[in-house]
Amino acid sequence: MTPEVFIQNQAAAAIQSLYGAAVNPSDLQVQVTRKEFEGDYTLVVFPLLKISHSAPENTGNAIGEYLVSNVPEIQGFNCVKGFLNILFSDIYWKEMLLSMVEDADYGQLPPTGRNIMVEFSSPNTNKPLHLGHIRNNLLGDSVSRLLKAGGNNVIKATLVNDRGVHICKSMYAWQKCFEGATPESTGKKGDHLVGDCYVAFNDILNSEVEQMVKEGMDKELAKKEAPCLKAAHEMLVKWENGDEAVRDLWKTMNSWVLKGFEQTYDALGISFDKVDFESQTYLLGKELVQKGLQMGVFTTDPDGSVWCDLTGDGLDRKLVLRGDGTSVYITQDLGTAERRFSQYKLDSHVYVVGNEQDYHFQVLKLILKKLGFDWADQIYHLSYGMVELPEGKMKSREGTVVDADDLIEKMVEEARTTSSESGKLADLGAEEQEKLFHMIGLGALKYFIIKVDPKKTMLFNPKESIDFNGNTGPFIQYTHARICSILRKAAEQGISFSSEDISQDVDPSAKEVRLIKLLGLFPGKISEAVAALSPAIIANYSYEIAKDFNQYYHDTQILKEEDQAVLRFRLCLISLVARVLVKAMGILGIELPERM
RNA sequence: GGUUCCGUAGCUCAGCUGGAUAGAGCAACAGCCUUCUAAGCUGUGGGUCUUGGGUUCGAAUCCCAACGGAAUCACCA
Repeated sequence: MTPEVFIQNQAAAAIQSLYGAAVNPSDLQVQVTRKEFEGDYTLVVFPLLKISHSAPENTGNAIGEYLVSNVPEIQGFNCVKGFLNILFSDIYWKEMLLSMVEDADYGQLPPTGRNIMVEFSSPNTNKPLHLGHIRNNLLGDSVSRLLKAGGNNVIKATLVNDRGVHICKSMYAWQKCFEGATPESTGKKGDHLVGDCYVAFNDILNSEVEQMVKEGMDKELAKKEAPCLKAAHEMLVKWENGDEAVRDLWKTMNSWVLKGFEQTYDALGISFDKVDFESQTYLLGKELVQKGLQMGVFTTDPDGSVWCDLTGDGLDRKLVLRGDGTSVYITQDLGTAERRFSQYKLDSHVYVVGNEQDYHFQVLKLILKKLGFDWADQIYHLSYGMVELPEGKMKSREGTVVDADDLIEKMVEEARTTSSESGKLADLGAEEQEKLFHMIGLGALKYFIIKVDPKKTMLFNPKESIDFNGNTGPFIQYTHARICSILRKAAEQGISFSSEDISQDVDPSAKEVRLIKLLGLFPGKISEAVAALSPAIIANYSYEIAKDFNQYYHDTQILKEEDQAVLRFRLCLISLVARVLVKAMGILGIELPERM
């Protein structure tokens, strides 16, 4: 039972006894007492004035006195205006700490039995990953870990968009300008090579358009009529008809890109349980169209195209099948959703997709609902904002796109420099050092991205590299390394400790009580974060703990304590801090080093 | 124009199921390495929580409106 609930119950009993009124314990407002007041938790008494018919202070004092004399765990109280600050006894805090220390899985919520699929990343195979994808990948990965910590069975899925005009454009440009070039021959990562092709295609397009305009054609028309565009479309048709040469090139180039992506995912520490390829799923959903027609949910236009009328729901008409019988984006999304829910017996499905598709998901859910699928309500679009640069959006045309691989390398390099300056790792082997630099560089990057509320547009300034000081990943990593160092030193001195040391005759100091209180909030933070699908909550909470610990560390000479019982109590406490940090950062996919 | 989202310190962000004097970090300034790690700690300055109404004991938080910014409203994905 959390302290809040404990107080709610006891206070409800007090009110019953004092005023003869029955109140629902969960209606009582209990919060952590603000730092500047004395007390652990605070009961807000304003709402109770109707019951007590007396002044706020009188009501608070009456309840406080009742609690102190009837509840052994409650040691004292004070009432400021309408705020009843309640003080728990040291025994209560020690028992709470003990229960946390003895729970080997502390921070893991009990199983819910729910199957949840999280789809994220879902890249196009015509260019390398950039900063926007990083936000998607990190959010998706940490939401998956978060849901797992929340007790759910999680399936991480991605749908690789390996088919369409975009890849044909890269293929066309490769034939025109890069014929014969391979990742091996150029020494380039496959996704970057194909990305170069895509850029080259746009160059070809621009010069063709320029030429056509010069010859007197309207610019807009030229943009549609350019020969290279037609060639790319021709390739797409050939692809759909199974033309062998086109299919072979397509396979080859996709394999280059996928291999490149694999490296980036590895660097980010991301993996998937299920990888779908659009080339294999793009025909799904057509039976659903038939079903919808039978149900009268869809209607056919004279040209044969099929539509879903959503005007009654305040939206527009939505096309679900073209006049020529081919499907559109939403058709296959309907189909894949249906297949996934039945195949994996999903209770819920989270899609991590940018907020530019808010409308799409609104429509998707609505159509599924109309088709009679109750699970449509269990689809969550985790919509995230764009990552912008100081001068605005990233534009490939202006070369302002922040490449994922470059950024990762830059972060690792930054960690290398900072670390070398401090010289603390000089005794480690080169390989071990590199591992640490990677851990720290990525810790900084991941924390930087994840600590921001997903739905907000966030800003990244490439000129000021991501910080390693303050509210950052490395700060938390550093805190952990410090704790490990203390525990190492203690072990060297032959000091051992166990959970029994908590029940010793040691009273925690005020700072220790604050730490215990903070650690005790962890499970609640996880539930909150699961409900909001926001790992940012865990990130900011972790920072609070790390900061609190650093302050505690600063004015407590932990190992200098003479009294062995006190010393071991402290070690118990800080090892729990380390465990909670590891678990919390594990939810974000950030590793914590033992030294740095 | 319709719909959705955002607006908090010079900058980047927390806080938002209503509660006490709105918090961190960065940047600026002043201190602290004879100590278990200074990637740290302590202090100073910095705010009309975009604006205006409403709800009530009480609003950054909830409701309405205005202003500013973003996204979207394709036989693209």
